[in-house]
Amino acid sequence: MSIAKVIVDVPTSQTNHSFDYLIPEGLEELITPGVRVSVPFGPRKVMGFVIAVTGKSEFKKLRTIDQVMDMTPVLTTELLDLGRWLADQTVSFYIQAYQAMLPQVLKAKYKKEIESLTEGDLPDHLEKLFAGRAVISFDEFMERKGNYRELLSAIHEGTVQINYIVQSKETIKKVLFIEPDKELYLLEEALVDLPKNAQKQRVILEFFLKNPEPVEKSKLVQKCQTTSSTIQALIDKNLLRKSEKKIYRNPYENTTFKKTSPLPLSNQQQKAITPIWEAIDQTRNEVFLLHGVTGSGKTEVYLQSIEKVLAKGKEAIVLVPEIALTPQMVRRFKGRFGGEVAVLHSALSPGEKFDEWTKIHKKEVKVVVGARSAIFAPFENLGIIIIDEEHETSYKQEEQPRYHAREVAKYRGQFHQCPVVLGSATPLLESFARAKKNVYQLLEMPDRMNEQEMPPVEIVDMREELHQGNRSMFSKRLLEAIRERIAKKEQIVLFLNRRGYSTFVMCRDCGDVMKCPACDIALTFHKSSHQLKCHYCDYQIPMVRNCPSCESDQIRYFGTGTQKVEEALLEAVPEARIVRMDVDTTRKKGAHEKLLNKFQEKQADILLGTQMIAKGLDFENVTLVGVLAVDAMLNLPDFRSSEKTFQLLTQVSGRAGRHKLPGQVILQTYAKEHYAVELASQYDYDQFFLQEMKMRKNFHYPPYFFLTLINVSHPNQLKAMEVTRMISKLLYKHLSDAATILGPTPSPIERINNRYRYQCMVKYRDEPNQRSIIRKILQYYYDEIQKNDLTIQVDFEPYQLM
DNA sequence: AGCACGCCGACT
DNA sequence: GTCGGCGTGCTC
Repeated sequence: MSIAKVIVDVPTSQTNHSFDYLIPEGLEELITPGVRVSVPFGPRKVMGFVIAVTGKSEFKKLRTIDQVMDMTPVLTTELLDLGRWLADQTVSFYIQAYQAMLPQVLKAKYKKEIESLTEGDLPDHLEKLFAGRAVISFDEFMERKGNYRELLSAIHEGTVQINYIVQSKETIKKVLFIEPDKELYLLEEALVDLPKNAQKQRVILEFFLKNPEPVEKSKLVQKCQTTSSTIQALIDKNLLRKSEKKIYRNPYENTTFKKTSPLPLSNQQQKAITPIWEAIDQTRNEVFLLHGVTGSGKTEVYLQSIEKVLAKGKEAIVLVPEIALTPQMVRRFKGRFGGEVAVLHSALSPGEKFDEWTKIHKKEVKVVVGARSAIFAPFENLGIIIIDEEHETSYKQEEQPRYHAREVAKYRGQFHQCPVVLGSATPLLESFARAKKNVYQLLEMPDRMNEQEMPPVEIVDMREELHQGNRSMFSKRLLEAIRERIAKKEQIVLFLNRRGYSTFVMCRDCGDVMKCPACDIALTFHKSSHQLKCHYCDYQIPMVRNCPSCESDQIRYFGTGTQKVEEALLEAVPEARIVRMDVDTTRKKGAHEKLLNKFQEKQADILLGTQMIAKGLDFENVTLVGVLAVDAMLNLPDFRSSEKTFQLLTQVSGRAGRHKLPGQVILQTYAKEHYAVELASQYDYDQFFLQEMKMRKNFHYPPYFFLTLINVSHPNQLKAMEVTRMISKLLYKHLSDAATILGPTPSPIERINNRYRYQCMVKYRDEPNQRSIIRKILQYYYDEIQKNDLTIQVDFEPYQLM
């Protein structure tokens, strides 16, 4: 008898191990590692992943697998191992790791139904609920307030039973097709016999005589200028018939991609690509750090490396930050590799994601371009993994399992013995330090293509501006430059980092700032709805007229949301045509693309936006880039704030003058002499690296030390603090003397949704026991996590210190 | 997670 | 003496 080891979909520490089940006879072939099954678990059924099949078990009375959910494994053996490693690394449950590697729709859906086993022998009220039916859903029972007690006794008596159903959420899109139901000559005969007034039916039949193939109903309606009822009439005459066809949703259906061919490589590209090609040829695992300035042609290096991989019959994964996964980017890959490419990103609907994933699973594509989770693409013959903009924070998942795509990439690179290429103009400090120590191989591309200079950066001191009586958010210099460009019919990108600079409401008399009563952060003013909203919870109130604490009517909103900047800008430069891009204007599907197209087609002079316009965009007519408030980011409570500022400024600057026209960058700041600002304006990464490394060394930050952040939250402030203190104590006791434990301290955002948040941090160099200690601590608090509304989040090598 | 088992206080 | 509260523990 063969036995399957199954990880069940019950994310608790008590069930975080495999359970043994008998494989039903005849299903031995189907039930292999990596398939999903439905298994009886206690009184119900749950979904589970088969992780192994063996011959014997320590357990005596095994139950039997209920159903197989997949015809072929959804996880390869490599991914099963990877999942185990991932769960261990991130102190997550195995089931969480496996779920994270698959598209949403493969998660199980659970249903409960009640089945009547007798005829008319049920207690009255149950009989009423059933109303003659044999089966009702449990939801209906609950909705109509069924008597639970009576139900239980009926179950005991055996007159009803509860069925547990495990389903996959996946759906296959079906499209209605119409096709001839008779031989063509019969159709022709029918055509002759049609009454004279059946003009439309005639048109349709003639259409099918010309093209007898099945055709989508919607297309048919369009082509023949007809309606459903006409088609139905022909179906009723048995001349046509309906058929359903399963199709892939193709998110890029209405886009055509111009075929591109490899460009000749520049000297520096050639120099950078050679070691990558060698590693591909020798099937050798190595991590490359491709440090190339904006516009140095990194993408072409990626493309031609992939070409080499495809030529060897292998597959490629390309990770691109979520935010940069623009149509422009997709076009470059689809243009070169056509139908070989699958694209995975969050803007796709769950169904579309599933279809793209299926193409990979069925080996219909060889290249996947996608955001973080695309690193789990179920390829079995990987030839290269590329992570573009390696320093981007979106590669770290901010929920369980809190993994970093780079670490997963390294794991898979080792498994497949293939190169991993990390590309960036501003590598993460940790990565560059590793490259300097030869852990990674450093590939430098210091020059832009076509010998173009980086645009000159001008720093404007806003304090000076204030002293001269300019209280607006635009310096004289910036306005001047904007007007100049508009006159020359050139385009401008204005960048605003919203974080910390959103429109908050303050009383001018008493200085009181309107805050969320639950989260302790400033409320944001939304002009369109005239509401004050909290960004962390759902709290919102109408805009106030008077200050709640001093009654003054001098209460106003401050700060610069993009909306406000747009208004001010129109006031200063009335002739400007502005495209505003922020969360509000890009919420609708496709809005993002539409706005960019508008700008691309020069229907606007200024592109004004937040974070999202900083990356990957490439407009030839842009000659001026302005950054309105550099400081917002410098002052975040985060040891990486300088690094983030440097990265951001470098990236933004790269948007100007990428083509024939010379570009210019203007940075407005209150912290002119900060090294991150100064060195970013000089494009001096190496110098910045040295300076920042000194700081990191002094304050014991990465890459000199590793960090672990533990975040505790509880509705009771004292409790949250107490638990954090206890955890700090336990860590102090069990970790080595070389580790430092900071805290407990309140988290930078002290309260979210009426829960108090405390944190502690471990700084260490080498603590091999750390993960098992933390796992034990979590287990110790398991009960309270379950019942007492306590949460403990553990984040190894955190990006987000909030 | 869900559910059964089991040990204590409030009731016919 | 019984019903039902929820604290405890198990699911192959």
